[in-house]
Amino acid sequence: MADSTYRAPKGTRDILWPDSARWRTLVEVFADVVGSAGYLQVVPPMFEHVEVFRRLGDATDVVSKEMYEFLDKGGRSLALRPEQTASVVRAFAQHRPVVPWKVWYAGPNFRYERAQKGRFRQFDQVGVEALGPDDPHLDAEVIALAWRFYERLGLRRVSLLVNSLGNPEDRTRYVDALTAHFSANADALSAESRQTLATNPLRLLDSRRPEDADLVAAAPQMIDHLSDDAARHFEQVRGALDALGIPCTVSPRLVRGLDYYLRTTFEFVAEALDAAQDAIGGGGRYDRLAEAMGAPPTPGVGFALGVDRTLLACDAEEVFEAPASAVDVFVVDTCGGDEAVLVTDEVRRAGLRADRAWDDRSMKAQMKAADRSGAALAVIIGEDECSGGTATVRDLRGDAGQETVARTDLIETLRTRLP
RNA sequence: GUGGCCGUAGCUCAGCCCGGUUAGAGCACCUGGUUGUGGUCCAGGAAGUCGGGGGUUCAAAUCCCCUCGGUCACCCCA
Repeated sequence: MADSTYRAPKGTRDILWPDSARWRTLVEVFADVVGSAGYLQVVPPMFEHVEVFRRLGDATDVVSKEMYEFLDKGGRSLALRPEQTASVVRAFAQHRPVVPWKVWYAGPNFRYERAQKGRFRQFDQVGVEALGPDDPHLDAEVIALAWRFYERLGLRRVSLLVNSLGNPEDRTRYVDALTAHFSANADALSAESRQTLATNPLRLLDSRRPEDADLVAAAPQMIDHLSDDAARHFEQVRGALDALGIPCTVSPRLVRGLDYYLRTTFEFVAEALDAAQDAIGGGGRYDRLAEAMGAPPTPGVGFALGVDRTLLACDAEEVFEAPASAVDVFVVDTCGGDEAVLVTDEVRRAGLRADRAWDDRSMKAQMKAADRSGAALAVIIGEDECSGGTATVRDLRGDAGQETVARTDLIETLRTRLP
């Protein structure tokens, strides 16, 4: 075991092949799904002025306890992004693109917390943000994109929870009602939850502590505190989802971890995972965030999906498997390797993936390497082929045997024999 | 931030409780098994600061303390 200096820092890790291949494919699938809806990629910086993230709310742990903050050499107070919505909205406020502005992103975020399964200090998310329209159909589009993405991966056991936190006034009234409810029964709450009550009463609805369960179950419901306007919006969102055939469960106690959400909120839960990491994605409306960052008042809605947890869910459902091989063809050359240089280049230029053996090893060793590479075919160049201007193509996966062909016919032979 | 469990070859682990000759196994890796051919089999080989530091002891992988790391749960969140 190496010195801990030369290990990836706590809460981080290296993604090696084949996981890295699967990782990249996931992002490609995501880009394809949201690209089909006209979403454009945005690549924000990985750090921002710390105030950008403070806009997310000081009462959230993500901001108050988990941010990687630092001063740069110019004395600027910066923070690694704990999520990307804030950066995207900041970019919106900075560039003032015409609305609707529909964008997607993929990349790492950073939160200083204890690592565990499905939770890392550097973790990747893919997501979309749509700014401009207040239209409930946009909420439904955004939700549907995530849903279609999961479908494309092959996930079957994802459920969608939705809720509405109402307009700002509704939300305030609800928080008051919640505070009254819990304060009246504060003795029954766990000590930690009493603390939460003082700082962020909404969060109590998320408590997993058994001693809080009864009180949480008896708590007033947001759904009863919605204004007509917010209720109508929520109804239309659900109506559109229903029309799209996307099943959702209204979850009156669904509150999201970031304070900027208003009105529609939603979460995707992987039924195949344990509760500690089953929230594989979530999002909602944040209609006040843009103006908080200096833009004209602009509604917005979006989601972020955790790449790691989504892949955990894929593992649990045994879908979206990693590729079996990195190459199609493996070149074996026992007459010095000069031919291998040319043949691999030719095969690669023909659009096939090719690797070869090194260090002029024995045929046995090279064939072993060919087998291990996962390639479907080996191209063998020995003494006979060298002098005869031929190459032998051998099937490594089935029982199709081998044949020796003219070098000029090699590519065509490979193409014919590859699956 | 709190708590449980764990840390011996690249990987999975045995050995630790009852300190004592050159620290083992399987998988993976390398070389062979004569006349160019992998996937099975056989033989051999290479590979370990026993996470790190300190302590107890004639002697520590083994006992004690600290520390770092991993893992799981809580918290929180993706």
